[in-house]
Amino acid sequence: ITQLQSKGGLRCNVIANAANWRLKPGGGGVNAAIYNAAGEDLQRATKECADTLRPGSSVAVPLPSTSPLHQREGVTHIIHVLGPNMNPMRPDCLKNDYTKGSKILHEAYTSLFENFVAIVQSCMGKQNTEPALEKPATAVTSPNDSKTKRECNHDSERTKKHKLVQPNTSSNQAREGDSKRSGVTTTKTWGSWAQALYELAMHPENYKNSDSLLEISDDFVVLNDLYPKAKRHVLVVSRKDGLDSLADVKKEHLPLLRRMHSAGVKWAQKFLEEDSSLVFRLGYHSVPSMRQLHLHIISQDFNSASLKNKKHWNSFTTTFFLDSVDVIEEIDQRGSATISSDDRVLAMELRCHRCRSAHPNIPKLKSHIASCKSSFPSHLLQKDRLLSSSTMHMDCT
DNA sequence: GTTCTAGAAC
DNA sequence: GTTCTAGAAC
Repeated sequence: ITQLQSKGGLRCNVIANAANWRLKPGGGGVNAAIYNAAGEDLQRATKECADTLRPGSSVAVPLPSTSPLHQREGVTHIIHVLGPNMNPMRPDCLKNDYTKGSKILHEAYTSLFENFVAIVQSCMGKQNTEPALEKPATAVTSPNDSKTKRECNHDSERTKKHKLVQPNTSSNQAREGDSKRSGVTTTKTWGSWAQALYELAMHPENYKNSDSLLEISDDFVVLNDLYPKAKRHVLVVSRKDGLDSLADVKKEHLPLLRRMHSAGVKWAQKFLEEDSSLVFRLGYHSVPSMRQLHLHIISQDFNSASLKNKKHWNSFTTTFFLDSVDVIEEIDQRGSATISSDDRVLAMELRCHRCRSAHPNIPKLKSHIASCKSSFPSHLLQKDRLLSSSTMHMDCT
C-alpha cells in the first residue's frame, strides 16, 4: 500500500483498515498509508458514510473510481474498523477490563466480516449485469465463476478466502454466547473427592491432631489449605450443613459471612505480623470444586509448587475469584451473590495479576510474578480488597 | 530430543 | 481438588 504501484497488482479489492475513532487520515501506521495511497477521494467518501466510529464497529466505504488506489490497484472498498481502546486519553477506554475488551474485539471482527460478506455478495450480484469490474477484481469473485478462473494462478489463495467467508454468510451464530447459562439451576452432584471439607466441617474434632487445623468455632473451621497456592493460603470453612457454595448463600447467612470474613482478616493480620511483605486477598470461588462453603485467604505472591496449571491461576486472578467484601455487600443489597463468571474465564490466557502482562505458559508466568513489582490494578486497591501491613491498622501493644 | 498442557480417572 | 500420562508444542 505504501508503495502503491505493486508489481502485478495488490490482488486485493477490499482493505480492512485499523482506523482511529475520528476516521481521520493521521497516525504513523497503515491508516496513514492507506489514506495517502487513496488520496482525497477516500476522505470524502468516508465522510459520506460516517463521522466517527465506536469501538467494536466498522464501516465499509466504497472507494471512488477516481482514487489512485482504485485505478492502479483495483481496490474497490476500504472497511474502517475500530478495536477496543486501551488509551485512557481517548473515549471509551477499557481500563483493564479484559472481558469487555474481548467482547469488543469480537464485535469488531464480526462487524468487519459482515461488511466484507456484504461487499462480496453485492459484487457477485453486480457481475452478471456489469462485467466492468475487471482483472484485479477477481479476488472477490466466486470460485464458481468460470469466466474469471482461467488466467489466474492464485486460485488456491482465492479459494481459501472464500472458505473463510462462507460459513459466516449462512448464520450469525457467533452472537449467541451468553444464552447458555440462562438461570437454569441444576443441582450439582459432588464426587467423593469433593467431600473432604464437608467431613471436616461436620466432624472437626476428628482432625484435632492435624497441624493444618488452625481454629474451630461453632460456625466455621480455619485450616491451612492442603495444597496452598501461595506462601500463605488458608480456608475458613463454614460448618453449616447444606451450605455448599456461594450459589446457596442467602441474606440469612450474612452474619455467618461476616464472621467468616472477620476470622479471615484476623488470620491475615497474624501472618502479616510474621511477614510484613505479604499482601492478602479474601474471597470465594464462583464455582468451587470442593463441597462446603469456604473462604480463601491467600497471599498474593502465588509462590507455591502446588500452583501448577491455568485453572489454578485463573481461579484466583480473574472474575472467578469474588472478593469477600463484594460478596457481603451484594448479599446485603440484593439477597444473593451474582455468580457472573462461567468456566470460560478459567481457560483464559495467563496474565500477571499485577501488571496484566500475558505469558505463554505456567513456568514463564511464575518466573515473571517472582519479580513483578508493578502495583496492583486499581480495582483491587479499593474497598480493602487487599490486606497488607500498610493498609492494616496494626495493634502494637 | 525436552517441556508443558489437558483430559481421564479417582 | 490431585495424579497420571499421551501427545502437543517447542
